[in-house]
Amino acid sequence: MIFQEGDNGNGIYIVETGKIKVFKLSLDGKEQILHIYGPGHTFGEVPVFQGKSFPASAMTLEPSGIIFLPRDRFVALITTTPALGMNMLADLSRRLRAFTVQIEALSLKEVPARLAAYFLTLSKEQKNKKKVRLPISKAQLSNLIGTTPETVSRMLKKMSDAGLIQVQTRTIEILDAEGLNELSESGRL
Amino acid sequence: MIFQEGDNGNGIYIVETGKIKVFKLSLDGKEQILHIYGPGHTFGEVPVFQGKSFPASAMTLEPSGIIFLPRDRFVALITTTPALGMNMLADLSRRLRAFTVQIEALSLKEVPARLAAYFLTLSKEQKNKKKVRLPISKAQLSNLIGTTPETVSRMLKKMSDAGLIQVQTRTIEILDAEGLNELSESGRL
DNA sequence: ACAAAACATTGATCTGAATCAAGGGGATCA
DNA sequence: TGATCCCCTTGATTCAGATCAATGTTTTGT
Repeated sequence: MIFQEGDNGNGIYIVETGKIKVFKLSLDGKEQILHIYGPGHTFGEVPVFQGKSFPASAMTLEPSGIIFLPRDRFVALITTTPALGMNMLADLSRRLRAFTVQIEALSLKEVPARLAAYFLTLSKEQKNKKKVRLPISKAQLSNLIGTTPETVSRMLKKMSDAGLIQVQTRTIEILDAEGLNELSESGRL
Repeated sequence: MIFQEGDNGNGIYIVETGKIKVFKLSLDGKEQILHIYGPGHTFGEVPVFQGKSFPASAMTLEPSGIIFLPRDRFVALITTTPALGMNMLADLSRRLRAFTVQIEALSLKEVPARLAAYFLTLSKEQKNKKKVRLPISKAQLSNLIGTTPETVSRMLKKMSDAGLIQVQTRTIEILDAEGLNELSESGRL
């Protein structure tokens, strides 16, 4: 566990190796993942810029190397290097954009559409566009898209039956990218 | 309509008078409101910092005065006035924080909890803490908290029956702030 | 003050997904 | 290489909230 929602933030974190999740927990233990970060990503900036506590918790998903940069050194860097400030504005804007997509998914789309969108995103990020390796377990995936492992399991089966994908443990073969895209935009199964 | 999702952004907007909503639409016409802005707020920055299209649409909720500040003049201001850049970082951070709350609400809380949280937020913002005036219609409220007008109507009745509030058209009288707070955190009705 | 339009309520029904409850497979350790 | 643990799947059931359909109530403009 790197930090918890409500803790005070006194610097930013940089992922060197591994993978971390930023998430919220409900009182009854349900989890919603907000971001997953890998090497090169920074996180934990919000309290530095907006002087309050962390809005969410952060935890490693696997053994990871994380660099901590204290607030004053980070602020000094930003104020002396204007380009860094602009990069930071761009990075926060990117996250705002990502959040609008996530809110849209949770509010306006059903689980099969969210799953399809996730596979298409992975496909864009990875080299092999047709065979996508899941970077996280299906349980974590369900927490990311706002559902349960049971539902993920059932929907994967339906997507298989519909000829859209083929599931091999942790690898998803994309059989019908066009169909997946349609499903991600509005579709039913 | 001020701009639409997908349009190219070439400057930022400042609300002078009135009220605007930033929102997403689904293909079948359902709406999810992301922000509501009033006098003094700025919006539409994301494409300026991150060189792409608007992630959502913006529209007035009532007759409003909006100032448009073109990208190059805004960027010039930011680069010559370091404090302005820091303010912008703080503002984007505030929005990120607000989005985490919204995602948490949509994913981990039920409609009565979201309604209760909304009334408590209003109560904190307004002078009269016990009698809160809804700044938007109940239809817009349902789009803000991710539900339908019918469900809002039913839940308001349940909250009335439970003695938490009293509804007078557009005014909500808070009868039991403690109970509302409990409901907003986890509760059932 | 009135008509028209926009907004809000209420009831009946439907449905997507959560939950509860067992089993079945794969990964990881000694 | 086997045993333990964790993860995943499958089935039966429940439930919150959406949808459909009608009626009622405020607000707005003339």
